[in-house]
Amino acid sequence: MHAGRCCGSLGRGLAARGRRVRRGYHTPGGRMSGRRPLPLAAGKRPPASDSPWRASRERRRDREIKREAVIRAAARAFNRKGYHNTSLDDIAATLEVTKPTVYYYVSNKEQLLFQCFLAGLEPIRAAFREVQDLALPARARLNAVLRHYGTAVASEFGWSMVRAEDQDLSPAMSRHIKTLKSEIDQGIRRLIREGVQDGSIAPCDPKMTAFALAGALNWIAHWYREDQSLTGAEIAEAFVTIFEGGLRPRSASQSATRAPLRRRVRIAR
Amino acid sequence: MHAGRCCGSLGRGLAARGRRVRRGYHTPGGRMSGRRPLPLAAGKRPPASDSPWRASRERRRDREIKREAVIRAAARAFNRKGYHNTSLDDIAATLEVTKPTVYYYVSNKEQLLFQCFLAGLEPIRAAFREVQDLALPARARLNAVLRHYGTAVASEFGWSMVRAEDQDLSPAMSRHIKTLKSEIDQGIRRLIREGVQDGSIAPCDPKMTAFALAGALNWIAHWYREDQSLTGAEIAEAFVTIFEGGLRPRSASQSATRAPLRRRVRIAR
DNA sequence: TAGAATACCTACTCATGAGTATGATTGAGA
DNA sequence: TCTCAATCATACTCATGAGTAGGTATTCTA
Repeated sequence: MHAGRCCGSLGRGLAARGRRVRRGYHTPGGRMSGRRPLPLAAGKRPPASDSPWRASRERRRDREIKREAVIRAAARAFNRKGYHNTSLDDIAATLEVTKPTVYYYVSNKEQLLFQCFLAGLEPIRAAFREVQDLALPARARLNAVLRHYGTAVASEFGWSMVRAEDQDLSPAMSRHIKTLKSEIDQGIRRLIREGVQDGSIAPCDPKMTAFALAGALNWIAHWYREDQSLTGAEIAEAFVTIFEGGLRPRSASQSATRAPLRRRVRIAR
Repeated sequence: MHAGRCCGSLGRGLAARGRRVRRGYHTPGGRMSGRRPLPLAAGKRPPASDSPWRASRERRRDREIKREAVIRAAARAFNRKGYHNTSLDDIAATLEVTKPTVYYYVSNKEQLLFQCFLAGLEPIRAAFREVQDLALPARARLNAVLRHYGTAVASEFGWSMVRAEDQDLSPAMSRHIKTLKSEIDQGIRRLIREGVQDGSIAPCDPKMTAFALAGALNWIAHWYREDQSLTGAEIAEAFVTIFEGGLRPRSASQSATRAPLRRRVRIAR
């Protein structure tokens, strides 16, 4: 005799139904998508497919697939509710399993965040590798990296990648993540320096410029959840255009000086 | 007979000494600075002065000063450890008082974050007001706002302002904060539109451009704690320069096309 | 100098959530 | 069919931390 797998409403088992005023005012938003390989497929809203557990009853198979499903579920939950407002019970419930099952695939919550972080970061690192041997001026290579970067940040792992904070992690993990983030930062700075040298990028402070570019792109993770009117790729493209051109017009005769001075009076808006 | 005010080591009272692996690996970093008016005085590392409680025993006075000290202590703690990793006991301990004392000045933790948020935001709103009647092209007015913006983000309230997330707050508070943030966003967009119209800003998508600018500046809050080699004002200035000019060189004969193609071979780095 | 506020503390309650002990079920291979 | 390992559930433990009850001390006011 076993309990059967009917979801919910066991004595208290799956727990955490009917909390208090608890956060999480984002709507449900589909369950898991188990099949495709983990390192993100960006685009807009991921197709809400099913939990591998629900889909197939075969055990002993799909270990890796299930593990990835756990990570992906975590990423979505973090994305919606933040790291601290997501409990492992939440994640388990999303997958229609229980918390120990989640712990069967990952050792702890911190690891879960870390895996999400890696999943988000990987395509960016790949972009650096891809771009390394291209016969292009540095600015073009930088742009290519930034495009991948922006797309990654807009992916379902974007939040986890960008917001995986030292503040939330053990010192060891914190160092590890900082190292990886620093790699990216240094990569961007190097491309900027190369660009300044080969003349494809205007003279600038590589460090501050890298901070500005990465910051603008990182911030996508904050507003993309609310405003998905563009795909990650489209946003990245728009940003690259902005970075390239700058605010000051490029037409001759510096139009800033031509610009009409503003009336002093304050008019109704 | 009363317990006296000797700190710590009561049966368990002040609690939270000697936790587990608990986060918070940032060094101490002075206590409170009570005197100056709240809405931030940016600059570099705030002078670690003393708790008003420690400084003066006169009660019934300085209520507002103490309240501000609580808020400022909270801002610093959030800045160092994040909202969720900061307990009200931590904040109280910093001020050398107990948790109920903190609750005597603020109603709850969410309010505390909200007050920090407001304190961070205020100088930005002030900047918009200041700039409103200046007889300058829109780009110059935008730059002025961005300078204040960057300085505010680098202030001790920067983290709270930038990271006050809907995810951590009640729906009502979340809406309130979103409204205020949206005001700023719309203000930037408007300046951009005006700039495009008066010719001081190159034609662009105001929405995406505003996102890029604000994102770059917001992100300062993430790295400024670790790297205070420049003041907030210096960073803001550097960013404005970057935004204005863009990556593409402005010298005649578009040097991008002149730029040497990169050798295909991969050389050791 | 007796209330009345004000300001602050001790000592709780209580819910949450990370993580675990232990056992049941199932499929694969001997 | 028997065993073993993989997989997953029930039902816990335990620490944390938000928030409170109720009291004490201090200063102001009448």
